[in-house]
Amino acid sequence: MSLRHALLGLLSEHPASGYDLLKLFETSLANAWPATQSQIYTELTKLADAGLIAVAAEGPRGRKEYTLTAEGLAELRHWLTETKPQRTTRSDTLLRVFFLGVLTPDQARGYLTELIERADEGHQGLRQLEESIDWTDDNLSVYGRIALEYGLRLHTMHREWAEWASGQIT
Amino acid sequence: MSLRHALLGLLSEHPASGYDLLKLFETSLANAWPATQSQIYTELTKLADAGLIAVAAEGPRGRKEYTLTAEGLAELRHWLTETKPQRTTRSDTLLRVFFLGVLTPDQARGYLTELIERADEGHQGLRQLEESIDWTDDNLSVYGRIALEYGLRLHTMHREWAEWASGQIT
DNA sequence: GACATCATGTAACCCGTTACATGATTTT
DNA sequence: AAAATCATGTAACGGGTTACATGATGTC
Repeated sequence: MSLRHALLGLLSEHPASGYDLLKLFETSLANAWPATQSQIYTELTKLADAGLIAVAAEGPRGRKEYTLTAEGLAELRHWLTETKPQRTTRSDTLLRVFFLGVLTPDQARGYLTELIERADEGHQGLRQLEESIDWTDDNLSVYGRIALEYGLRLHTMHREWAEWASGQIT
Repeated sequence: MSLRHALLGLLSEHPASGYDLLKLFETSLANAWPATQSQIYTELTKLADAGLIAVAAEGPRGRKEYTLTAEGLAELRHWLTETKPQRTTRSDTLLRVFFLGVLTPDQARGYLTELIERADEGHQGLRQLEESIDWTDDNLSVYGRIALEYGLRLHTMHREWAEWASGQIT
């Protein structure tokens, strides 16, 4: 049920349309909780039905601008303070590591080398994102910056670990 | 489609029953790709139908011991070498960070403090797992050890990041 | 004999992905 | 006039979670 809270969270900063939210997902939440267009529109309808958000204005092309209701803000706060983050993390990348023994040592090292490249690319991508964003002093900027730092550190860790792991293969 | 490859991977080491595989998931793959009992049994049936695994022996209580077929091993190798790990990582924990601005600074720091505690617990849990395992020189041991190191480093990174983040909140 | 463990299978529901489907408005 | 962008909605499918359902075998 995190998608709904992601939407509530974004709407807590500014009113926005489904289209706006889709763009916000692409830039800010893409690395924490990716969502597709179809998912967003479906969930917005459900959130409106549940009274957690409301249509505040309508624009050209059937644009519907949603705002967070008092119930929606309460639900967001409840999620943040009263529920534990417990989503099981699944990593395709790490799963493969367990089975590298069915490959030759060279192939196994090759896999880890690719991971190093991907870590570097990811790190660079976040650096570029950092530069492209107009960092203000609003909440999403402050905490978005903290989340971005998480990503930078994660990629650095990936690189160092993959280098170490490569040396473990005899 | 990673569950099927996780099963093929485990079977590449030793023949095993659904029940055995369930136990293996709990100890070795739990942190990379958790799976439930119902999922495992369903997938094993599909894999057998597809000819990637076969029932090699039957035991008491309807126990079916599966082995990897040549096609299964080929599929495992194909997955490891020819397909890219691209599973989008979703992190409930990180998503929440974006919206900590709707809480008071004290509450936000409280959330990060909890993350530090969970990181320490996770680190300790892996240390205990490390000690409880009878590390041999088979493939799953060698690469399982590498995967475990990944977890240790991840938890360390989490702690350091959360401590840093806590200091960023004014 | 009671209890723990071994052992398998199915059904309902929710969430996420991909693809389809349509059309208005703005920019070049 | 053409192309890009804005804007929304639905349907089919696949995978994961929870719960239900059953029973045999080994151990104390």
